[in-house]
Amino acid sequence: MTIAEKTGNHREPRRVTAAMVAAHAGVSTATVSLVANGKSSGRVSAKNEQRVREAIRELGYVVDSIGSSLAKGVSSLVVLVAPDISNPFFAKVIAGVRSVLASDYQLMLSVTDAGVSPSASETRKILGLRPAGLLVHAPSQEFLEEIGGNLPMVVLDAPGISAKFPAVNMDVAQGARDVVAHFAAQGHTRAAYLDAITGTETLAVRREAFLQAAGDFGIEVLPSSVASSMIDVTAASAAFSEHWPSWKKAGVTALGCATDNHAFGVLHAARTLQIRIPQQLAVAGFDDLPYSATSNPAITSVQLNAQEGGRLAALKLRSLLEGKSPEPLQSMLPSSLVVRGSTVIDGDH
Amino acid sequence: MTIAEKTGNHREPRRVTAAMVAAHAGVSTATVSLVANGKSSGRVSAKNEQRVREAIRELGYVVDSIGSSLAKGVSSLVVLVAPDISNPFFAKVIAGVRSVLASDYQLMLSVTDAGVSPSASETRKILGLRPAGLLVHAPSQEFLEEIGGNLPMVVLDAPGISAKFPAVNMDVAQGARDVVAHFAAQGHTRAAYLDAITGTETLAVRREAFLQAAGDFGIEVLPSSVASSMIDVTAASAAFSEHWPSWKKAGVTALGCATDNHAFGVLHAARTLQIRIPQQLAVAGFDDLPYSATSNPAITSVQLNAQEGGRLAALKLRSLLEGKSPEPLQSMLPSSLVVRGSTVIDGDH
DNA sequence: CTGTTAGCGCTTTCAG
DNA sequence: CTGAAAGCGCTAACAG
Repeated sequence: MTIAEKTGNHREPRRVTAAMVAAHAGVSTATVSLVANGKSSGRVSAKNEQRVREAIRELGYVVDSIGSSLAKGVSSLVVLVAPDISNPFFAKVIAGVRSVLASDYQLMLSVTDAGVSPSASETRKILGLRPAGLLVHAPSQEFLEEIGGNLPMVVLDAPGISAKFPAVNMDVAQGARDVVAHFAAQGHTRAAYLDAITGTETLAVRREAFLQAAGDFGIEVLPSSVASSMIDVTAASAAFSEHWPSWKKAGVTALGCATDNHAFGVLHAARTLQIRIPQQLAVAGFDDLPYSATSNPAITSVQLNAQEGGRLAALKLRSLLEGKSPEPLQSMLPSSLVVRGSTVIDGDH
Repeated sequence: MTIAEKTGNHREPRRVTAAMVAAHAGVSTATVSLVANGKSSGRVSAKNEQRVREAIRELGYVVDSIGSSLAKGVSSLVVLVAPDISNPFFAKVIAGVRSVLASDYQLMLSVTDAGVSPSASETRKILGLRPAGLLVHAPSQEFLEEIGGNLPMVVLDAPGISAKFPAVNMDVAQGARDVVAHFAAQGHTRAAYLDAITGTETLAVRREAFLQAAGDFGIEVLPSSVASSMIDVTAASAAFSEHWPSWKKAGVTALGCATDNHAFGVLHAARTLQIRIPQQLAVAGFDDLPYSATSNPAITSVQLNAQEGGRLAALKLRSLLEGKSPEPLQSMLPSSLVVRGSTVIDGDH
C-alpha cells in the first residue's frame, strides 16, 4: 500500500490498548502495565512476562502517553524552551541534550518567535503538557517567574540566575573582556556596541561586561554608541547602517556585537557603505558560528561550547528527575576568543 | 518571592481542576467544560456563563491538556518534524508555520540528529502524544511509511511524494537546472557535485536534476565526481578536501553543492588548499542562507522561500484539521538563482 | 505473584 | 438550559 492510497482517510485506526494486550496474553492490565514499563522484575512471573511481551509485539502495542501521563500525573516529556532556534549555535546545544536524554525521555522543542521567551499563555500551555522537566535556554526573567520553582528545570545560559538554581552558564563576561582587551591591544580608543533586543540575561551580561571592560581598558563607549536590533542579519544590518554615520563622527573604530548574527549584518552593511573591515572598523561577535570562519572577512568571535553546555544541562536535569540533586548545581563553561580577519588584518582566516 | 526561594521544592502545586471551578461557580463540571471550550453559545445561560468565567479567572483555571486529550482522543498539539534544525533556513519555515497555527494549536518541534528523520520508535513516541496533526519537513520515505495516512499531515519539501498527498514543495529541480545553465554560460565543461548523506527526497531531486541538466548542457560529471557528506560545514570541508585532488585531475572547474552549508565547508577547505574561488573552482549551493551573502566569497545559491513554504503548509494542515480538503492540495514554490562571487568574479557581493 | 479497583481531569451523551 | 454519569487508557494501591 502506497502512501497515496492511504491519503485522505484519516479514520481512527483502532488503537491497541493495554486491555487488548491483556486479553491476548490472558493476564490483567496491571500485569501488562508492569511489563510495558519495565517494572516487572520480581513482580511478574517469567512465564507471564514472556506472554505479555509476545502479545505486545504481535499487536504492536505502544503505551499511550496520554493515558499514562494522566494516571501518573506527569509525562515523560522534556521540553526544551529556546528563544532563538534560528541561531545555528543552538543546534549544538540540542545535540548535547539529546546525547544524554534521548533514550529515556521524549525531547520536544517549544518554539517561539525569534529572540523571545514564551509568553505567559504559551508557558501555561507548555505546563499543561505536564512535562517531566524543562530545559530552558537563555530565558527572560519573566519567564522564570512564570514557571516558578514547581517543576524540575535546568537553565542554560542565564548568568543572572540565583546560585541555588541548577544551571549551566557560559563565561560570556570573560569573553566580553577578552574582546575589549583585544581591541585595546590593537590600539582602539573608541568603540561601539551593537546589542540584541531581547530580555535575555546572557545578552545583558555581554553588554555590561563589555562596557565595564571598556572603562577598565580606557576605551570610550559613548551612550549613543550603543545600539540594538533583533537577532537577525537583516535587522542588524539596518541598525548598523542607521547608526554608523554618528559613530563614525564620534571616532568609533571598533564594534562589539552581541552575537555573530549581528556581526554578519554589520559585514553586510559595511559592503554597501564601503566601510573597510577591519582597517576602518574592527568587528567582533559572540557564538563563533560555523559560518563565522568563512565569511568575508572571517569574524573574530567569542567561542562558546554549546554542545557541552547542552550535555551538562541535560545531565543535571536527569539527576533532578531521578530525585537527586545535581552535582555541582551550577557549571560555568569557559569561553575563548577566536581572533580572525574582522579585527586584525593578518587574522586567522 | 524570588526564584531562588522556590528552588528545590518541586511540590506539586495543587492543580486547579474543572471540579473546583464548578464548585466555585455553583454549576456542574459539564458547564465549566462548555464555557472553557467556547462551546457555550446557546447551551449555557448568560448568568451561568458569567459565573463560570469569573470563577475561572479567580482560580486561574487552565484546561488540562492531558485530561482533555484523553477524553477527546486527540490533543491540540501540532508536531513539526524536522530533520535539520541546524539549518538556519529552517527557522524561517517555523516562522511561517507559527504565523498561521500559533493561536489555536500548540506547536512543538520534534528534533532528531542532524539530517535524519525520526526513527521508528521515535515516530511512535510522537504518535503517542496524539497530535492533532503533523507537519513534516523533508521526510525520508521510511518515515512516511511509518506514519501511514492515519493522521492529518502535510509534508514540506518532499518532491518525491504522491500528488494525492497534501504537500508544499520548492522547485529545487528548476534551481538545479539554473545552476547548471549558469555554469554552462560561464564556459564550464566539467563539474562535480557535493551531495548530502541523508534519505531526504529534496536532496535526491537536487542531485538528479543537476546531473540531468549537466547532460543537457554538455557538462560532464563523472561518477567519481559525485561525493557526499553530512550537512555540516566541517564534514563538508573534509569531504571536499579528500576529493579535490582527483577532481582537479579530472579537470573539474565547477561544483554544485546540495546545501549552502556544504558550500561553506568547501569555501573553508579551499582556503587551506589555496584554491581560488571562483577562478579555479566555481561553487554554488542551495538555500541561500542569510550568511551566504556575506561569506568570502559570497555564495551563489538557489533561493527558496522558506517562510512562505511554512505558511502554506500550515494553512493546508489547518484545512485538514477543520475537516476540509486543502485547496490546492499541493503547492510548488518557485526558486531563483542568486548569482554571487563564488561563481563569477564580478558577482553580486 | 496477580487481578480488582479506584481514580487521573476532562468531554460528551442523555435524561431531566 | 443543566447536571449526572459514563468513559478515554493507564497506573498504583490493595487485597488475594
